[in-house]
Amino acid sequence: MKEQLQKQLSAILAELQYPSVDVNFDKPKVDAHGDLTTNVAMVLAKSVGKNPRQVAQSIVEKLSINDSFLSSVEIAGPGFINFRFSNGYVVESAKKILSQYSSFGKSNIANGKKTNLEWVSANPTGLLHAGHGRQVLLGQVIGNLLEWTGHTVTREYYFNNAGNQMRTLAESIYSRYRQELGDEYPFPEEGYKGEYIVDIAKEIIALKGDSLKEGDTERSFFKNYGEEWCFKRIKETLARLDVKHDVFYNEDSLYKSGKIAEVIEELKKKDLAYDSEGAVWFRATKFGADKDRVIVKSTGEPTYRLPDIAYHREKFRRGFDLIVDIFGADHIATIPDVLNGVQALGYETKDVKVIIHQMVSFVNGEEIVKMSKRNAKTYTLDDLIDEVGVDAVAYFFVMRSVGTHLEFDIALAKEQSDKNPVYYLQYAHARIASILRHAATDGIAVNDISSMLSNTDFSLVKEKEEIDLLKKLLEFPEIVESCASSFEPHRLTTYLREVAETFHRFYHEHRVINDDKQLMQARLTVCLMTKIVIANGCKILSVSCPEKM
RNA sequence: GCAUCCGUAGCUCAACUGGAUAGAGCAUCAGACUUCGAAUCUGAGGGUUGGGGGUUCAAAUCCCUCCGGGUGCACCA
Repeated sequence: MKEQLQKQLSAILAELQYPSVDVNFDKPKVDAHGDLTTNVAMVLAKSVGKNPRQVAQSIVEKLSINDSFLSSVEIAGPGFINFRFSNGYVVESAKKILSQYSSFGKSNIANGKKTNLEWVSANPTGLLHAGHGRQVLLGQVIGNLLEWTGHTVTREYYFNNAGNQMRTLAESIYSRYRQELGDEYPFPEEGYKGEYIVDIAKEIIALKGDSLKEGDTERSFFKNYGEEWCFKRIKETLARLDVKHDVFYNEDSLYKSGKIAEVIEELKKKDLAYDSEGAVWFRATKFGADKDRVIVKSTGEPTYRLPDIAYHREKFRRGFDLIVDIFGADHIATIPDVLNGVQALGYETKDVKVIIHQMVSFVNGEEIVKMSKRNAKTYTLDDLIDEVGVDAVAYFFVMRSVGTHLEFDIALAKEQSDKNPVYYLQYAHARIASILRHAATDGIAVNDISSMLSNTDFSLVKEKEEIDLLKKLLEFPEIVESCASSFEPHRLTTYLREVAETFHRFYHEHRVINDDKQLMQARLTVCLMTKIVIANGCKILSVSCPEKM
């Protein structure tokens, strides 16, 4: 539809000997402005030397309107050309919602593009805290969106079980181990103070008694036990949210395979790295940074930048066409280093999409919830799930744009009322399910799509609220595409709310269950279409949509 | 100080990336169930889009500049 209009308008521009410009369509905000609008007349006005409305007039005069598609074309405001679809066209288009059913909204615009999505990537030194939820769910939904638009997605978790953090973990556990055995033993300065460290120590005592007091000077038992313990918990938490990574990529493998050394060598060869003060430096200033960065410390240990660079190069080497990273705003400093490194090694940074999300704060109604790290009791993601449920967690964490701070209201999330946007959406779904159950007792085969398609008199779908609803439902594929291409899942939650709202309005104005069987069937198809869109949207969001509540 | 994100209704946030009268939800007030789920719907009030300049047919959106907030700024990750 859009394409046809676009073609026709471009042809008209040529015929009128106007300069050729891109013809863009927007969806007007206000219903009075129709279903599609274009601003070509205003774009052209200056170069043509006429006022925009005159330009619009000359275009519209040449336009041949097919009234099975369009019911009106109008010039409005400063020079917009507004198009309105005919009801018949809307209803006809909506049939595909039924026929495509659970794949309505899917597309293949990415054409199987090999995409690597890396997120969470928390080192196994502790549990996921509530704030991690934003990243966990953003990645989950973005991954789903990418798949719905035809990307082949590898979901990846990058971790490091070597370095400093793990040593600290081991020392922390060992210290608690000694303390639990009744010894006076100092706790490391920067140790992990969480309660879970004590739990781990107790488990080790139950398993090994005091036999590890001496001997394990490398603390390797403590390190390995702690790592496994933490990783198990992290994966369990992720599983509760239906998050599954395809690849767990160990930073250590980059060392073992010599990839780290290789990067240093190559950078030095290109004179993008040099030795100084006993360390190896990366010439970040060549790429616009304020100063050069250390990539290998004078102790011989690399800083985090080096493996990060090597890791990203490996992603390219593994054949990914698109590399998506999700980071919290607290890691923002690492991003330029990695991108510069990638560029230094000869890869295109445009193929790396870094999504940075802002931080989360938690409130419980009026009260601010503190999650201080110094405190032994951290509020974990598991705690949050226990408190508000999986669906609310999934929905709330993606409902705001990634660029703004997210205020997570725990009291609201667990409230089972109309204030809670998750319930509003799920209620619409459950309400439809209930109507369909009703219809089934009236002998209408709502589960038989082909019979619904062939036995329904679609010309009976003509009320304003029905047409509005169908138009809204038909936006779904575009919404999915735009959410995917902009990496902005929050638009989907906004959209689904509008769908629910538009449905409730229709429901309120028009009875579905009806003595007029033909009319009833027509309206049932509208309900069914709505249910499909809500269900598909919820699927992407990892939110369940119950048949009953 | 530098980098970066942000500032929109009383509160939490949208605004399709430059379009028309800046929109939702909550809160407040006034209405709607004998009937398919009232966990719903209808209506009302509420704004100098932090301030000031600029760019153009058109700015919440782009540029400059102040003000205010978040997050980073290690030979930690």
